[in-house]
Amino acid sequence: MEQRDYFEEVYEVVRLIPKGRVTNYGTIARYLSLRAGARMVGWAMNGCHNRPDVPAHRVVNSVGVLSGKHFFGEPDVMQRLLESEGVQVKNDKVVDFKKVFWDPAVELAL
DNA sequence: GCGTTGACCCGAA
DNA sequence: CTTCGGGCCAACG
Repeated sequence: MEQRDYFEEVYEVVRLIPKGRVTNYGTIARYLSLRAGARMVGWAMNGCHNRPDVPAHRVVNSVGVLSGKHFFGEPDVMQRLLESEGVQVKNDKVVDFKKVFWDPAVELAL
């Protein structure tokens, strides 16, 4: 009806992101086999405000940069949320991104 | 219906 | 290291 299937799937995966963990758009796109690429994930996140629980602050780009921090209203909201969950953020980037990186293809596979 | 933009990713120069 | 180009899809004017 209103939302596309992959939109929901993206929200689903983002919702499943555990606290203190982050993922990136490309990983979600590939996990869902989205040919659209990571861009569609970004657009899906664009409607995240229309969703009940979509921790978009746990979704960052390939380098762990809070690319969408500006869309949270205030640029420091996203960082604060991540730090509140135990994710260290420095210079709008996730510290130990590789450590806090959450891969659905691996975590959900088990 | 076309052109531009968008919270992206990757490869090449 | 930086810069450029291609790709893929959706929404807006």
